[in-house]
Amino acid sequence: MVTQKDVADLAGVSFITVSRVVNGEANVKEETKKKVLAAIDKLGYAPNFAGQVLNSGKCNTIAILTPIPFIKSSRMFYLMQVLAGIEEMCRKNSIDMILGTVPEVMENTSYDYLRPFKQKKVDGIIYIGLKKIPKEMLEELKKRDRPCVVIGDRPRSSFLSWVDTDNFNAAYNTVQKILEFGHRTVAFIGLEEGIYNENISEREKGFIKSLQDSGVAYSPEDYILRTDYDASYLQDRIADAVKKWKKKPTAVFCSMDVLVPEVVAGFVKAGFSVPEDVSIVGFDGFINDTNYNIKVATNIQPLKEMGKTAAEILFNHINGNVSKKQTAVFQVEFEVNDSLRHV
Amino acid sequence: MVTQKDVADLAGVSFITVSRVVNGEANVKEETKKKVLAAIDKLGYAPNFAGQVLNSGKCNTIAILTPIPFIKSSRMFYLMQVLAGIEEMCRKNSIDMILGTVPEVMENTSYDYLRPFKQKKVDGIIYIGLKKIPKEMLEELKKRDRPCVVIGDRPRSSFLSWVDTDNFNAAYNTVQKILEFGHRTVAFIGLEEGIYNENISEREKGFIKSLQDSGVAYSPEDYILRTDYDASYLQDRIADAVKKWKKKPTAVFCSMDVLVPEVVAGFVKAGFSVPEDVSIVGFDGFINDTNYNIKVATNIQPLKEMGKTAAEILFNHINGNVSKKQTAVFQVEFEVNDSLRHV
DNA sequence: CTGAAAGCGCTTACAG
DNA sequence: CTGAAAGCGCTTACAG
Repeated sequence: MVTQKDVADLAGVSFITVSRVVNGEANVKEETKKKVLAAIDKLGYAPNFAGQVLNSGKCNTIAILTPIPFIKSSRMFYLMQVLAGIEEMCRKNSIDMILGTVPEVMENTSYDYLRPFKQKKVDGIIYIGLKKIPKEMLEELKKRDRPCVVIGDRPRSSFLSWVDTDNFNAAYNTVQKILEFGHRTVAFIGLEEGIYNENISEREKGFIKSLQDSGVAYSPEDYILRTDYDASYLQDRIADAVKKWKKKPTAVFCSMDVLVPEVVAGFVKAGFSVPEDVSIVGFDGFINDTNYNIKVATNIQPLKEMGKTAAEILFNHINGNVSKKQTAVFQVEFEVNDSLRHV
Repeated sequence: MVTQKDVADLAGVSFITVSRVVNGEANVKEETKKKVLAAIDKLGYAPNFAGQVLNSGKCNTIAILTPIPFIKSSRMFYLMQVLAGIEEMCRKNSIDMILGTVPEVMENTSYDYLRPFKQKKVDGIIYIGLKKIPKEMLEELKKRDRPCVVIGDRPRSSFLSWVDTDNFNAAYNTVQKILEFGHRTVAFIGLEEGIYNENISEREKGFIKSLQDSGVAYSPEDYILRTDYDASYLQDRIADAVKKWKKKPTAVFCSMDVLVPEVVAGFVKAGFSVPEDVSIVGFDGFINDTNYNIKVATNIQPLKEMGKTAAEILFNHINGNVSKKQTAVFQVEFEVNDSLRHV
């Protein structure tokens, strides 16, 4: 490979001068500079990454770590949009992104998702907070004292910065909107208690508070249905609920867009027309990017912006501009669509 | 940061011995080894990446380069599945993946998508062949003599290995299948001539040959409609065609699944029922992963397998096991679904 | 304005 | 079985 020495030989200077030219230092005679640049051009020299890293201690690489395989389509949109934001900032700063996934079940292979971090192959980490950050990762971060920013969760650790949406208020406002459309009986599709997801529980809290504040009667045990990420048994739950309900809901607030198709299927199976008999409101903003047969009223998170901000915060940490924990809360945009009807 | 020297001091040996233990060399006394391992464990030592790279010249990182932004949902499934396969191989070999995109329009920023490659920050590249490989990239590859494997295209350059599906035969067999279902007038939705995509043109050739071999009359100018990736004006094209057709097609073969919703919408608008009046067959295998309202007969590419094989080939090149161009052709699986009816 | 020296963390021969 | 020396490609003081 072509090194500074090769360039130096061709240009008839020392390799130190080459280094100066490469790094744009001022104290180089114009003529020398020209010779060096010509040699660089001729040989196609580019400074070797490893040499620079060893000196600076910075590798200009960050890791994007997700706790869910890329391929899970229900989460792909989320990941991709966040990634697009991160990438934009990385481009501007000539930073590269290493992509990693935390294994879902602990594999007994030699695979170590923290290896790049331990090896100092990355300057910092952006963790996609679709699941709680693993303990062993937390320990590594603490031990090696390198920065990490979490997107979509709000970890309490003092050394973790985060970026998140205002889920409580988004849900609160969504319910207000639903009420404006005349609905008085609203169901909520949430997550099983056992599943950790601060976002969804905030949305649930916002849902409840909003109904309370508006003096709308509700009984959580009846109108909050729970499921898992795959909505496995959700249709059955809906069938059961429909039998029990004395007052049938005229609107359903789904805590995640990915649940919408199953929710609609469940209600249709139970004899409802959607959205004629029951309005559907989602959360996330992905459903309308798929080929779903109805445009769904939903809450659109500024995921790309969140990715950008997360990257900015991380870069600040890496460059030592900011050492203490940073947080950013983003507002969500409600989008009325065909699935929300007046009652 | 903790270095070999720190470990050596604690264990009371030289840093060379530490290196030996870390690299699992045989000639270390068992007792010494224990002391060193204890020190490594206590200090949480992990070998610094940059030091190793400078020695070995290998950075155990590959770049995945795509000519389309991640976020383009029409291509997300493709990218993600390929990526999943690559990732699996990377895990096994402790290789990291840097993700990059070729800018769609030449930006006048300082962004250089080949920088990691020039800096020798990656040992090789996997290029997602959704567009033709850019000339400047080809030149860099040649100049720096480091390996590249293309997925989904078949570049002729002698230094580019590739992995692709057998598009011609897949299309050929698909048409045979359609004919088995009794159809005798079949339309094809292809790409505009100006758009480079060897795959799609192979599919078109397979379509034509299959009809010819079966002695089914066809007139390409009538039954091959063309569009761009976004299917922008496809509905208009269909409307025009419907007016001209003397014999209306009873089946439509879409060269890409992403076109299916627009094709169906176009035919429905023209008064057809789908699939009652016209069967629809796609290609790729993504459409059924979305919430589309009909299960579409389609051709499923083994994208994950292709990703794995591409990675394997690349690793072979990197490790010097194989120096000459390698290619692999994958067969496609036809999946009959609701959208293909007997006539 | 330019170059010789030292060092970043590691590995690879070479001695002993 | 273990260590001193040299070197991977670069940058950062230090001399001149």
